[in-house]
Amino acid sequence: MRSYGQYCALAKALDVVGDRWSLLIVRELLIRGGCRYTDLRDGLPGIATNLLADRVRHLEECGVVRREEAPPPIAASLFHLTARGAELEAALRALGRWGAPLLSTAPERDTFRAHWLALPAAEWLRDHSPESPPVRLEIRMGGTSVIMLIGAGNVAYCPVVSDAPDAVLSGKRRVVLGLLAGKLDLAQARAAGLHYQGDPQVLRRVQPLAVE
Amino acid sequence: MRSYGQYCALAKALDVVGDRWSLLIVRELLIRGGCRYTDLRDGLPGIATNLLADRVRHLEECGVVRREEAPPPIAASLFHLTARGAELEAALRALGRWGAPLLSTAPERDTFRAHWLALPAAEWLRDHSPESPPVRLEIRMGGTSVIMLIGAGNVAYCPVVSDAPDAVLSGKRRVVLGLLAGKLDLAQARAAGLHYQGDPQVLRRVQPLAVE
DNA sequence: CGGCATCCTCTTTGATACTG
DNA sequence: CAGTATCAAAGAGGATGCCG
Repeated sequence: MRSYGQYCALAKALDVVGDRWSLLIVRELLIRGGCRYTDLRDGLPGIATNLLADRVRHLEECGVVRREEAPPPIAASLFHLTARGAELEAALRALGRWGAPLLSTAPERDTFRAHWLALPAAEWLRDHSPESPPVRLEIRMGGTSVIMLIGAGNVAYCPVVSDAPDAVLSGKRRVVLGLLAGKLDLAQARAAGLHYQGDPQVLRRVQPLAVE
Repeated sequence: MRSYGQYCALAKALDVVGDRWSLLIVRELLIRGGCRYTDLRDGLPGIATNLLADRVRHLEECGVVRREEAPPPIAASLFHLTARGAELEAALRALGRWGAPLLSTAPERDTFRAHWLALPAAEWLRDHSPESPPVRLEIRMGGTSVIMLIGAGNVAYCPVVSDAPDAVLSGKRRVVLGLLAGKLDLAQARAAGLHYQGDPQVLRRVQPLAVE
């Protein structure tokens, strides 16, 4: 993108991350950490592969993204955020909070990846038993899933591991989101088609107070 | 811009304000309040007039901007942020904070409008004498100026009024910014070409502690 | 003058195909 | 796997025209 050429902090930020797709690339790296090129592409449905290459290169030049060349065993290089890139988290969260109400009118055909829930879920959920041993909650929607690690007072994205999580939540977008955001309690969500298997304590441990 | 089509709060926010120029339009309205079309154009050097019309219309449709039709005496309609639009302030500030370090390497030919300083200045400066009567500080750089109103513990943008401010600060971008951001104290800034006229108390009242 | 709409050119995007 | 190459379509930027 051509620079705005304005001596203004916001315009300078947009010169770096204001291109189409750029902030979504940062979202992917912020949530998932190191990503291969194909991981990024899978997390950004709709992006053209040449654009992804262009954007990543630009973000690299601007000091937002760092490329880690393949350690010999693996045949893939990994992309990470730099420290400077990770500082975009506050701006990303603020924009996400602003955009969250728009999800209620989103068309059904929107693509979806469960790991996109990691940032909002970490805001909506609380670990109400910080002293208890950590547990893992899997959330499944629209064919994908994400595992959140709950422990030590935090709720965080958990890269996929092989053994079973302590509880699994699944259902339609609206219902899962309603439950996570505290607009529905478990009974209401179940009535609307939500499935919950596993340790009932897990949900109670993180559930926000039902509002309204 | 075409929608990302992603069921993600960040992507939905970008569907609304992710177009080129959109967030800068929000910046203008956030700082200056009601603006005529030509005020907007003047605050957005480089924008094509058809693009400005397109963007404003889109923001209106999305509930971010409200158009106030001309009250009979005046021959101009005014654009405002809606309440929902004003909620973008947190995201705007976060992006601006992230972009501020980039100003130190900005090319000299960047365009400039002093009112763009209003948001960062309100973050950098503090009213250390909230009980004193309010005073006005004018900041002049690059041919434009902005007046900040200091009082009641706040530092805020002040629409231009006719009578003289209590103090006037002027000089080159770097120096004024260095002083406002607390990287230079008054003596250092003066040595670097800063001019300060008027009540010396005004600057002392708001100046951040010199850092580093 | 304020608030656009039109026309034109140039750049960017999106979709697909192809390569080391 | 990690891109590059190609190309049609959409969007941006600049100039200018129009209308109350």
